[in-house]
Amino acid sequence: MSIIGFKRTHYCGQVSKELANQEVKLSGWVQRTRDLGGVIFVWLRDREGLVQLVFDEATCGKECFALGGSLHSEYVLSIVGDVRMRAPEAVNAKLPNGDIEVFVKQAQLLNKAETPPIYIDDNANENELVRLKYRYLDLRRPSMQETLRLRSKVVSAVRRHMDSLGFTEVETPILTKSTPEGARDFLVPARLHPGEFYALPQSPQIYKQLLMLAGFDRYYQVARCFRDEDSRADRQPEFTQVDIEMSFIEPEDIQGVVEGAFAEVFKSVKGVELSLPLPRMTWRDAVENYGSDKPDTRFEMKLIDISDRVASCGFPVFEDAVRAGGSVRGINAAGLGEAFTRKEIDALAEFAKTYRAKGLAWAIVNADGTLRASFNKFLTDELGKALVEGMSAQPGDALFFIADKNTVVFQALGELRKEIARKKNLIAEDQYNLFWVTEFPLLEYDEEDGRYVAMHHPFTSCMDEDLEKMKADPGHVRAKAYDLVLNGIEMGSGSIRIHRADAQAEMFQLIGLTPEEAQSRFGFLLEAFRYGTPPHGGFAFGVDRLVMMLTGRDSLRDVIAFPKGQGANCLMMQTPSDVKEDQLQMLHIKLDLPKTEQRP
RNA sequence: GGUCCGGUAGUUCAGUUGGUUAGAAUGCCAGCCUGUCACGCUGGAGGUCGAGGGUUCGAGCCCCUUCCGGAUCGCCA
Repeated sequence: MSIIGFKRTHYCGQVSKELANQEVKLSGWVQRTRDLGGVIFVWLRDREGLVQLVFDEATCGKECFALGGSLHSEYVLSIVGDVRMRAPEAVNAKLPNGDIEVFVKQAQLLNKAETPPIYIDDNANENELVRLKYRYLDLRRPSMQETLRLRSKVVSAVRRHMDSLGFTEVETPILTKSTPEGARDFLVPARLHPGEFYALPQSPQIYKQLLMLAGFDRYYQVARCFRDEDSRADRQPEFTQVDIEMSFIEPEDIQGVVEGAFAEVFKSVKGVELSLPLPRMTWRDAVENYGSDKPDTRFEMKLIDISDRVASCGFPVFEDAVRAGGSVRGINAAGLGEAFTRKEIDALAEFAKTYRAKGLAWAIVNADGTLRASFNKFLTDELGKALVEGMSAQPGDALFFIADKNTVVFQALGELRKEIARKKNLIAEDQYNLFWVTEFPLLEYDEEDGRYVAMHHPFTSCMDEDLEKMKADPGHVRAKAYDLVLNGIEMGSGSIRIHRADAQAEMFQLIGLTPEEAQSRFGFLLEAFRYGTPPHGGFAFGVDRLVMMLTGRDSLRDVIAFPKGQGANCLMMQTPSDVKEDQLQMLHIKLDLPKTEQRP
């Protein structure tokens, strides 16, 4: 079928009253037909929107009229017609161009369509299973089109910014080397090297450091990254990040570049002017006040440490936690004393337990300043007073406490704080709290492995003033590492890297890599570092998450054209899939699958 | 690896204490209709109640197993 004679002159959604009495040629999909017998109305849709076509036998002739009557949803159609103003009483105020319509003169059916399994309509609410199976139809929805176009604008704004600052975009390999630390790698068998494997990159980390060594000075890449870990609404097994690295810089330099990129993005896609430089918060303050290294600061309800006040208060749960070296901390849901039903409070306690809290203590401040609490039995006047004072509580406030070891207290209370804010609508929509969290610890202790592991990655350098603690007190060494946080979501992270071979070797030793292991995994890096590596550092931020925030979606699947599901699978293409036996043979791979139980 | 939610017509859902032939809306098909715009009217088709097993006189409903989708804890340098 040729489109000669029907070559498009306008997009459907762009046909407006300015084109009245002109001829237009349109192509698109049939959204809906209304056949009134003597006249047929058809909504034609393309990427820009809808326009109403009119098939009128007197205008288009018998054959074309018959064609109009045979149209169904999602048929592909080209037409030639005249734009006409509608009569005032026939205007459809719900369509942007509802004041005009196109009288069809000629029409050509380019393709029929089976009845689609999902509606091409943003108001429809299909199960995600169906949407993902027919993703190509799902993507026809205006909202999906809009999201992916916004995504394209985001990437384009970033590129514009980076290019203007003299950054060079360099592509790094997808087939790379498995790394011992960090997330699980996706592995790719190497046919030419039986028994050996490539790994898909978790990030281009080492390559970009080598590019600094190579003298590129300013590198960036819109890089696809892969991690073989369990999915979440905000975690996909493959994702896109903007990866940046610079030489001869301090943290402020790279932060300035990243801030500028975000400002460019917010300005061009949201019309929002960010105030630069962005605020800074130390990691310690973030955790102490919000119980999280990526706090949502759109509402208050900060964590308050009351350990000292309750160390010998008579309530065993509190006393024991303090005695065991943990803490008792609380949050004050100000003014919400009457806002919770008993059932809701129980639900909050259950919520806290999912984060390994043993329980949730709560107290409501009465009008006279006394408390009624979950621990009434242990509630002395003295304890009540200490809690009210410690929490700066007023009559009508609701107080929640968790007593445990610090890691549990911070996480559970930090999450509880967000849960209460969500449940009680304390979060201002359309607010963008974007800021830096700085001075991350260099290492954290892994109880399971009984060793320190790098909190960011093992190429991160420590803060100069903490250098002397490296040997004696590695747990308290701060790193030149920084995260960018938006409304409680980690947008990205970066650091100043180690650039000297001896310091890098020392770091590997600290995290328990033997010199032999370090040599076999990173020997090339240690060797490279001997050839004049400049001081350097960088940052990487997730494009998917940024677009998710900018579009107000709550799943990454909504901002990725062809996303994976929770099982890292694709319902549309049925991936992953098995392969032919000879493919495995060629790779010298024998499968050793658990036997499926034979049921009687 | 754990916990929780869901799976009934193409789609979105309802389905009472376990009880006759599993319903509604929408979509789909046919017919009628010259100003509709969620067009309307008349008629019609459409179901392995995710799958397997069990309990029962009888299962969409109860029990067990399993598959699929989602949320989440662990995990995610």
